[in-house]
Amino acid sequence: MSWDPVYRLIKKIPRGRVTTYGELAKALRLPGGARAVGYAMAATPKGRGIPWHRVIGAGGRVRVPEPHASMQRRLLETEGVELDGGAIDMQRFGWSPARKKPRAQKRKRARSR
DNA sequence: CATCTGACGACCG
DNA sequence: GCGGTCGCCAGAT
Repeated sequence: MSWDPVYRLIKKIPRGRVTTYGELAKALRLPGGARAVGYAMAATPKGRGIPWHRVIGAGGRVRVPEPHASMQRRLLETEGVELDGGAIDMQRFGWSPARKKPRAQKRKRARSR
């Protein structure tokens, strides 16, 4: 898979900070494709120096199966991230992924669900 | 080529 | 606040 850009972005996450699948997806030009990012995470080879535990779900909530959830929370706490009752304060620990191709224009789409 | 599934996200009741 | 549904993208069958 060509998830290199995803992994690379994740590696850039500063210690003590976290980001969400949605943010990553947006940064990778995959709006709504947060699932794809999640899929990439699932396929993320551990032991490659990829801080996968710094990637969380929207709202600062951990969207991970139990096995990894515990470890992830522990790792985050170790890095100084406060998991306030399981939810992380994105306003303080949320990290904005820098895009590789900054696009000044911000397209706004109307959703008529 | 048709369908299902999944470490997601937003909306609705 | 919780659970269910729909929409999104990519990979597997």
